[in-house]
Amino acid sequence: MKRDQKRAQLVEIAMKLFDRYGYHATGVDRIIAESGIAKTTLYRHFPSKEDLIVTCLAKRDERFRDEMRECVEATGHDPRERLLATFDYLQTWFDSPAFHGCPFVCAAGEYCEQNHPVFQQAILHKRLVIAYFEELAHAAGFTDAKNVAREINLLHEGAVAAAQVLGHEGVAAHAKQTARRLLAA
Amino acid sequence: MKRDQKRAQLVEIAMKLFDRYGYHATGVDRIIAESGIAKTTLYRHFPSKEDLIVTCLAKRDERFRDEMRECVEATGHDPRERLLATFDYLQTWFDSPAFHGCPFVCAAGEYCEQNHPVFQQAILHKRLVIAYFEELAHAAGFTDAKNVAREINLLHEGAVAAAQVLGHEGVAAHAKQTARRLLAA
DNA sequence: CTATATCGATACAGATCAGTATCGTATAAA
DNA sequence: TTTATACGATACTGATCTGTATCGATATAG
Repeated sequence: MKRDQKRAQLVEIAMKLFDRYGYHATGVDRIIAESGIAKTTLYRHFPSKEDLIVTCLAKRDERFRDEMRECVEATGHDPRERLLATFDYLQTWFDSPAFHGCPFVCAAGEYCEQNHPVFQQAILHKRLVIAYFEELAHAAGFTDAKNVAREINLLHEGAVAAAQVLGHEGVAAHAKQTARRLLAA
Repeated sequence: MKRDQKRAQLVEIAMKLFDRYGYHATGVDRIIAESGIAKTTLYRHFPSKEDLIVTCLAKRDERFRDEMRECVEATGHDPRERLLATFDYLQTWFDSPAFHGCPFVCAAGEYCEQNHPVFQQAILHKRLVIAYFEELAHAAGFTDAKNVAREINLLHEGAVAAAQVLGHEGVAAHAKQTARRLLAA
């Protein structure tokens, strides 16, 4: 296994564990135990656990937005339906067994100092997602695309929190329907 | 200081620290240091840290819903405005310096096993809040009060998450305006 | 005054935490 | 074959974690 593969595997295992058990509750020892990679190797790739967390979040952000884009692209060309298709991606996310709430909101909850790199990574992710919503809203002909994007984001975040605590049964579909009515109003 | 006062103070200090630093990151040693109460005394009142957390969340839930009720009662008698007034309470919460996201969502993120007492406490809180929304929606004459309550909840949760990560500037007001448009549609 | 209960202070146990130091090994390019 | 690089295994450090054990002080009720 190449060096880059080991690094990638560390990130992959760490992401899974951080999602499942949280950031403070997941020790470095557990990450190396489940990945079968020596602790020394981990610290050759990442100077600290904090650095590993930030790397994991950056990877999550990249993957999240890529997959959401794919879901939107697969929807078709109706610009309003494309905006609403973001909720379909939410549903597939909720239905996956690995779903335990938004990793970025959880991370922001555990590292809630404004200047903390982990918190900053959460901010960055949310901004990028909203920017994508705005892009879709603009394409759908909304003159107040910024405002529409913020509303869609409200429903997204609400759906994630509701699915996390109360269960994912039809939450995304309900949020999508709510968004549809909102866009029509 | 009486026994009950000490217990109450422990809960108060612990709530503040859990909110600010998270649940795993807040050690028992810190709680006793900031409260000036001996560790033995803490463990005479609470059999474990987990038990203290659950007690804190129960107290938070009680206070949260009481204060939200007060805010609604102070609004007047227009039933629809009373439903929308729940967003005004959100804004006062966001503006308080102690706001660091929803304590229940954060707790659910750190203890995300379904059967864990902490997670169960989060579920209970969310159900009670939604039940209150439904009560207000019913009073406002909505025949689909259950559905309206879920929609209001989506916007509430979304506003909390957005305020936590991206800042509280006008988030609640925006959510309120969105809710108003939604109810009119 | 005496009995009971609660308290604070301290030390401790045993586990786990993040991170480092050491050393022998495997691989691959030169 | 030599050299450089990354690796695993292990042991370790010093701090911190939850929780307990011990003991003397204090306060209150009968």
